[in-house]
This record gives sequence, structure tokens and C-alpha cells, in this order.
Amino acid sequence: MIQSVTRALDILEFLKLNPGGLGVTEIAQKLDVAKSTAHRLLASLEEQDYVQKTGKDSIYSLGLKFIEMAEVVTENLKIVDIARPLIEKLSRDTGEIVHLVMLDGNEVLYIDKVENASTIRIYSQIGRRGPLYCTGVGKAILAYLPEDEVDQLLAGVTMQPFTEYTLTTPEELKQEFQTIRANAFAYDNEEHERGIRCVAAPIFDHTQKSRYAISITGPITRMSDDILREYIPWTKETALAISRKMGFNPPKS
Amino acid sequence: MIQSVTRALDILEFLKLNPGGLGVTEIAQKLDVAKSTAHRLLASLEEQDYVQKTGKDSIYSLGLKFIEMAEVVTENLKIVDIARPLIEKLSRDTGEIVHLVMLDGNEVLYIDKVENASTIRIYSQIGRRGPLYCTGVGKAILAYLPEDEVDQLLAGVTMQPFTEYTLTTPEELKQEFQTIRANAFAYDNEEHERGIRCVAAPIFDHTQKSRYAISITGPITRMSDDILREYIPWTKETALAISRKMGFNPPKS
DNA sequence: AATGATGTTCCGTATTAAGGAACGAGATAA
DNA sequence: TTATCTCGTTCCTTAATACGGAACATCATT
Repeated sequence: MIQSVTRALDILEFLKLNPGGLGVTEIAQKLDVAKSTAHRLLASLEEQDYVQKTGKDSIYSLGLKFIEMAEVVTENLKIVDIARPLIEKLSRDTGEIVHLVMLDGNEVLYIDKVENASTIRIYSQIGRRGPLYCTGVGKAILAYLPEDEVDQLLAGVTMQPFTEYTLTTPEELKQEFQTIRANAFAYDNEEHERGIRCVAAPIFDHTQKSRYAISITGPITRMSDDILREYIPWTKETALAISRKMGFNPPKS
Repeated sequence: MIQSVTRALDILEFLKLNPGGLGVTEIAQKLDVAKSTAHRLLASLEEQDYVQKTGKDSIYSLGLKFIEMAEVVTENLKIVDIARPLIEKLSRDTGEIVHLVMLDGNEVLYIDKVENASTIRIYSQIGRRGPLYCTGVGKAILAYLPEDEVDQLLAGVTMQPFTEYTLTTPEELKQEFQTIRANAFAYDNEEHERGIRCVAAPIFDHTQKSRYAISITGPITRMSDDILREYIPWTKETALAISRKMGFNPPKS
């Protein structure tokens, strides 16, 4: 165990027990280290917002970073449970596979899947990862993310053409994002895999951010334009219902 | 800035962006350090539950510790705002000073105060600290804490007698806790300061823990037994109302 | 069975973080 | 006001410590 890290984490523990905050000297005593050491540890923690210093008197207390981090942790625990019954219904109503995905690095991570018994088996699996730029779910998420974040996510990726329909430049993509935002759903027209189409809609959490999405996926033989038109509102409604349960408050329009 | 601490916190940042988790090798690459270094950092973080390792495949992801920490942070932001209007009313109804306190280390920290204009000035101030064992608020909080936690808190304190009424042994205190729990409020009969009496009630949060309390404080000349009997239900009701707004679900009895 | 990729452990070295002391800033008291 | 404390911050030297490389173990893939 590395000493300085352990000590830094110990400080956080002390601050948890003293929500009113502690001074450098007090912390140094509790840790049984020199004041300068405690000070250096605190400076490192403060730099990344794990602790904050009240201007006056240099009293250190737990920082807002923890709220950020906890959101990620709790939502990942909640989302699958919340979404389960709703995506099951969607799958039953359509007879197609429904996926629940999460933004993970610069990919989407498939965190749940419901597959109707009658469906022809399509290879897909929980834990699988997929690209953002050429999947319905990926585009649905990206379309609602702040532009600088989108740029950052796309920067780490080469937009390789999986099929002749794959969009391969950020410009084309951003163009499509406007359509997606206007309609509140995203298509994937064989952009990732030949013969596979899907309809996807983003899920928002209580911070109004799109970090999840659902999609209905099926072979083009079954997913005709007419059928899709029917599925779209169902998908959107299901996504919105999940969003609400995640604490999302739709902006009044 | 301490290198190892900064690196450890950087890892947490990467994991936030990859809620699906990352392996040691991936993390080492992102950090640009040797695998062994990343591994050591992760082990230190894991030891304190900041990251967790899924048994299979050693994929590291953010740990449950963040939920714990965030609770402390958010509640301390919330409680004052939530409690304000309610303790204002209590002060108006009684004409006495009302305090809102928070458990902080092995003391109580006064985080808000409402003082009716007509009240004789009693020295008291936000930011002040007070002992747990001889204040109404302190005892109200302690009475509902798990016994091992109480022991730990009292261990770091010498129970000095402020007045002739001060309880000075843990045994006496624990005896009184039973009464407090039976009645759901705590008295302070000149135990901390001669001539000052108060009625206090604990506040519970959504984890069912008592980390806050309120009290009505006044000079013994005004705080007669008859008057107190009237104030008790008001105090309890106010505390319960605050608890509910903090997300507390009273156990069905 | 062999190869490759992963996570984990060990160890010598040099980087790095620790502690002490000096400094600065504020508060308190004479 | 000035002097004295206490606290936070900075600097610098030293040696403790965390680093990286390599070896090992485990597992999946071919």
C-alpha cells in the first residue's frame, strides 16, 4: 500500500467524521505526520476538488467532487433495475431485441438486453461494447451531449466505415445530430452492420445529461419503414419513462 | 503536488469516464506508468473502497465509498435550507432561541440559529462547538447512535462537570439515553450552563441516522416545567418534519 | 500444446515525498 | 501600540519510499 495515497484517503475519512472541517494542524496530529506533510496531501486533494478550503482560516472540508462521483456510481446501480420492466414490455410489444446501453469512455457498453423468444437470434451480448458514431444508441447519446464533450469523445476514435452507410466524418455526424434532436430519436440504417436496422432514444438522468440509451434492433426484412414509424413513439415513450424514474425533469416547452 | 496521490485521483477520473470499468493494463497506459505502479495505486484505492474489482477478470470500477462520502457532502448543503423555515416558525411560536446542530467529530457544531427579537440575548453563535455529553442536542443525537459509535465518540472526551448537574460517567449517560429514546426528546437541565435549560430532538436522514438535532434554549426563569411540557411536542414535530424532508422514512410502529 | 495477453509479485535504484525549521499572517493579550 | 502565540505556508536536505523493469502466474486463443 502506498503511503501517501493511504494517508490522503485517511484524511478524507477524518473529514467525513468532521463535516464542519478541520485545520492543517489538527489533521497532521490525527494522522501523526508533520504539518508540512499534511499540507502537501491536502493541496493534492484540493487540486482535484476532493477537499475544499474555506477562504477564511483555511479550514478544509470534503469537496463537491464526491457528488459527481457518487452520481455515476448510484446511477449505474439503479438504471438496470429501473429500466428492466419497461424494456421488457417494449420487447414484448415489438417482438424485437431491446438493448440498454451506457456511455463508457468513447464507446457504448451494453448493460442489458431483452430478447423475445420468437426472434431470430442476432449476436449480441451484455458486456459487449460498440462504437458511438455508427450505432443508434451511440448517436442518440452524442446528439444530446455538449459539443466540446462530443469533440473530445470523437477525437479518440477513427471513424472506420463498417458498411457503405457508415458516416465517417464528424461533420456528417453533427449534421445528423440536429435531425436527431428535432425528432428525439436516432436511426441506425445498416451503418454498423449490414442488414441490421434500429431505432434508439436517449435516456436522461436527474442532471439532465444523456448517458444511457435504449434501442430496438432487428433485421431489415422485418424493420420496414412502416414498421419503424410505429416503433418510434413506443421507443421514445419508454425512454422518457425511464428518464423520469431516473429523476429527469423534462424542460417545460 | 504529490505524484502518487495525483495519479491515484487521476485513476478515479478515468473510472468515472468508464463506468463499465477498466483493467490494470489500460489504466497504466492512460496514466503512462508501469503496470506495477498502476496496480499498486489501485490496490491502495481498493483497500479503502474507492474502487472495486469484479472478481472475474480484475476489472476495476468506482467503489461504493463515494456514495457514503457524497451523502455527507450533500446533506450538509441541504439541511440548513430545509430546516430554516421550520425552525423560524418554532422560534416565533415559542419566543425562544432555536438551534440547529450537526454531529462533527466528537462535538456538536452549531450550523444555524434563529433568535426572536424579544428574547434576552444569550451568548450563542453559528460555528460554535459544544460537547456531546451535556447538551440537549448532543444527547439527542447520541441516544440514537449505535452503541459502539457512542463509545468511540465518548472515548475521546473527558466528561468534565460544567455544573453540578452535569452527568460525568458514560453509565449515567447511557441510562438517560433509554429515557430519551422512550420519549423521543432530550432535556438539558442546566447541565452545560447554570440557568439555561433546553429541549432537544434528533433529526434523522434518509439513512435513518441521527446526525443533526434542534433545540429550544432559554433561561430557567422562562423555561418552567409547565412551559416545557408545551414546547416538547412542538420540538418533536418540527424535528420530524425536517427529518422527513431529509428523506427519512419513519419506521412503521 | 503453444502462444499471447492479462494480472500479480518481487527487487534494486533513484526519485520523491517526508520532516524539520524558518517564514508569514492573524489573533490575543498586556 | 507592541509582544507573544498559534496557525498556515514554504523551503530544503535526507533517507525512506514508490517507481519501473522483469519474472511469474493465470487464462484464453489458436
